[in-house]
Amino acid sequence: MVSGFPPPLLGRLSFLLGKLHLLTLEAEDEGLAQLDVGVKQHAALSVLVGEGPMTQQELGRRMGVDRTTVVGVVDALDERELVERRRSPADRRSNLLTVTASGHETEQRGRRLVADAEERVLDGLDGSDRDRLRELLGRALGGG
Amino acid sequence: MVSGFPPPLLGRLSFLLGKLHLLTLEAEDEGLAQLDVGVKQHAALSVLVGEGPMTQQELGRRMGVDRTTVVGVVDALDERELVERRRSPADRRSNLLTVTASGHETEQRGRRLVADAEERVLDGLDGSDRDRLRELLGRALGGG
DNA sequence: TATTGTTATACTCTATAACTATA
DNA sequence: TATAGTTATAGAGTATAACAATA
Repeated sequence: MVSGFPPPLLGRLSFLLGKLHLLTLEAEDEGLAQLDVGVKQHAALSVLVGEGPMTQQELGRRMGVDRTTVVGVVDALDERELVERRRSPADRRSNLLTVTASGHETEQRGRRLVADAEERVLDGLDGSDRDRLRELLGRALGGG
Repeated sequence: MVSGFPPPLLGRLSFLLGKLHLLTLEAEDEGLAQLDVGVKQHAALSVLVGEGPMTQQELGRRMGVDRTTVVGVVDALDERELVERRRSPADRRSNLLTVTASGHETEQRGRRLVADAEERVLDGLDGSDRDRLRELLGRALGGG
């Protein structure tokens, strides 16, 4: 598939990133569809699995989104019984989000599906170039 | 600048691309602010300068957006007298978009501002790594 | 008073449907 | 009938403001 976009756009970093971002999101969503979770939901699940129980506020901070946005994400995960909202005993204003057994399973399967989807998106690059792209993106973001 | 995002997110391609995309858009918009044009407007201007006069439909096709979206972009450029809508003599349904002298000037200045903004975003990478990142992104889009 | 989760609301971006004037 | 540009509208996504419970 030839991109077909004119040089003035292909030389623009925001355009390259935007297009590839869109393609990647679509591929990941398509892959996760069989688990009935979206990219955002699975990302939240992964953070909770990787970092342990935390409040909605804290989840939002780590994902870089507002706490009002977190409500909808957790609603979706809660409905599917992938996470539970437990009232924190220490501070009863906050919910301690905990991943259920089914949630752990979904997170693990999803991780594989996401990885497969990303490989399809990066079809035009060989293995070492894929690694290099990830490494460069991470370094550009500052964390490495 | 330490990213502060947890590993489960930093390993996700869509997350890396999404965050860097947002940072890049903001930087480009900030740079272009002194010319009073947005990224989308300047991108359209660049396509018109690079490819010559074309209809709004054609501009939309090349930019990968709907013709209804093009209306607003051209409105903004038209108001600032950077492009003109000329009724095509061959087919009077369509507008032949032509860049004004002021439009050419704005495009050229903007190109520099965009380049500077992108360098700031890619501050964490040296020159050859920046080139490599662009090359990999372009190849991922072109081949995949 | 300040904070957590929530809801209502608004804003941005983009697309679909429908209208007009041409073809 | 079909197409280019336009307008009205709707949808996704996210944020700000306000409220109840709790600190």
